[in-house]
Amino acid sequence: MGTQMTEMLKGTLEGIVLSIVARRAGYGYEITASLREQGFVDIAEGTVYAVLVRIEQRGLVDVTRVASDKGPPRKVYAMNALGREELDRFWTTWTFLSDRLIRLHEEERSS
Amino acid sequence: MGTQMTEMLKGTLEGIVLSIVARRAGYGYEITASLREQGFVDIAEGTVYAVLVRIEQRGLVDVTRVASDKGPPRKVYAMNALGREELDRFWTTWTFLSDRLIRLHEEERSS
DNA sequence: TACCACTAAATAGTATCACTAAGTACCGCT
DNA sequence: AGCGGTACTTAGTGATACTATTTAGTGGTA
Repeated sequence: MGTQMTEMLKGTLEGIVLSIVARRAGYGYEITASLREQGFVDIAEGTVYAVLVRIEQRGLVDVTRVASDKGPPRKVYAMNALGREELDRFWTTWTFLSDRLIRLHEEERSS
Repeated sequence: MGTQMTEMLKGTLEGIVLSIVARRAGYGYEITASLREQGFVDIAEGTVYAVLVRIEQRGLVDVTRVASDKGPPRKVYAMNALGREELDRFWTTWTFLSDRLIRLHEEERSS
């Protein structure tokens, strides 16, 4: 993947995944597919699983093993209260950064 | 600084600095002050200088040493053609990511 | 049976980046 | 001489996404 997007995803990918899980509980393979549908075609599976392991270890999501008729058992991730707080903080941080970037972009164009 | 902002700045701080330099050539200490004025009060000096070293080594900026009557000589960074291209790519990448995050945020609120 | 495709998750090793913390250097003022 | 402000540098750390591979389960097919 392009280095630029790789670096930019640091710090945002976790929020993106949390946001997806917040809308609806899901498992890794499904979340990866969801990301691809949203345009993140180059995000590797392994990357998503690493994020999921991390948010699970931090207690931001609740995990349930569910049997599948199409393959190995799925680990379904559901948002909990702690994850909700983290996601709210994520949006606050992102909005702060985004506002400043928008301003910079506008100032750059008008100079 | 908060871990969240630290991680989110990865990949964007370089673009922010490039954007500042694009508007007007400047030196490290000045750019750091500019960042603080724009609300990035917690970005350490060392961090900014590291970015400047990097973009210089990548040939994205032209550097001139200018004597100062208030301290050591300044290294003034000015954007060049390569830096302009990189900055354009940065905005493209950021807009892509930002669009998707905005969509996620909206969908999250309306669900 | 043997092979392949798809589903599903995990892991070891690497590169990049921002941060902390400290240091060096130059100037004017008291 | 000492101090605060200006200005830049550097070594070491932690967090993150990436590459590449491995392991498992199911169903279809040559």
